[in-house]
Amino acid sequence: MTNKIITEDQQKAARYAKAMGHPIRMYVLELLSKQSCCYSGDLTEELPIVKSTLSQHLKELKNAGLIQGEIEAPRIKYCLNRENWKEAQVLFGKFLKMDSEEPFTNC
Amino acid sequence: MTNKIITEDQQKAARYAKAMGHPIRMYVLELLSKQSCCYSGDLTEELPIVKSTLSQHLKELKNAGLIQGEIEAPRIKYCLNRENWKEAQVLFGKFLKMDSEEPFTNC
DNA sequence: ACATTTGTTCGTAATTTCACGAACAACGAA
DNA sequence: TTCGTTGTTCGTGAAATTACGAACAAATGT
Repeated sequence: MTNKIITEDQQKAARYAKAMGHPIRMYVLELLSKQSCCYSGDLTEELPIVKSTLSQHLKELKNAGLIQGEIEAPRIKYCLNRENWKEAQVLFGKFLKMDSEEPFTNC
Repeated sequence: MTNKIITEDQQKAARYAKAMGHPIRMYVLELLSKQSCCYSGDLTEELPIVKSTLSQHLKELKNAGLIQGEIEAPRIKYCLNRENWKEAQVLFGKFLKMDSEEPFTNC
């Protein structure tokens, strides 16, 4: 099955995109991209969802590899997974910003 | 309700991300980002899905505003929606590539 | 030891996504 | 007009997503 039409990079990019595909998760990611870390308790206060729902969203971001949690008892400190974050940058940058500034006649 | 915690831009970005959150759709987008246009018939041949399923995916990309179809009877020619594509570039670029090259100690 | 704080897990329900085949609509060609 | 091509829509079912509250687990503080 080397005959893959859809590349590994596309699978990865889709996976990252899916994780970003919810306003709550986008909010958390953007916050972490400019704040270096946060605690879920603070997020629960400002976001219109209960803590269990937030926990699910954070878990998805974790599973996608975009963030990581670190125990800082009794709380948990979340921050970006810089390694994968960079990979996401590369993957998205690779196809997102092609021929950006051209006066392209739509086909 | 000016008290929005989650911004419009975050909603938009999440919407675009969600549309990109499937390998098939990522494949189509990447193809269009380097090929300027394509026909769904060709896609059906190379992709492991039936035409009705592909039609659904293309519809999602259309609804998200990322692509547009143009009748070129008897086929339909698809290409990127350059305007929204650029918006997606800006939105993603805005939070995706912050402090990229720093020797960041993860918190 | 006990209560409090913090966050995850579980159970549940409504909604959405994904995929398929069948039926349909639009159009060009014979 | 009839046929073949192209793509959408409809109906269906399986699986995933989203959200909530209740229950639970871990660690700190009293």
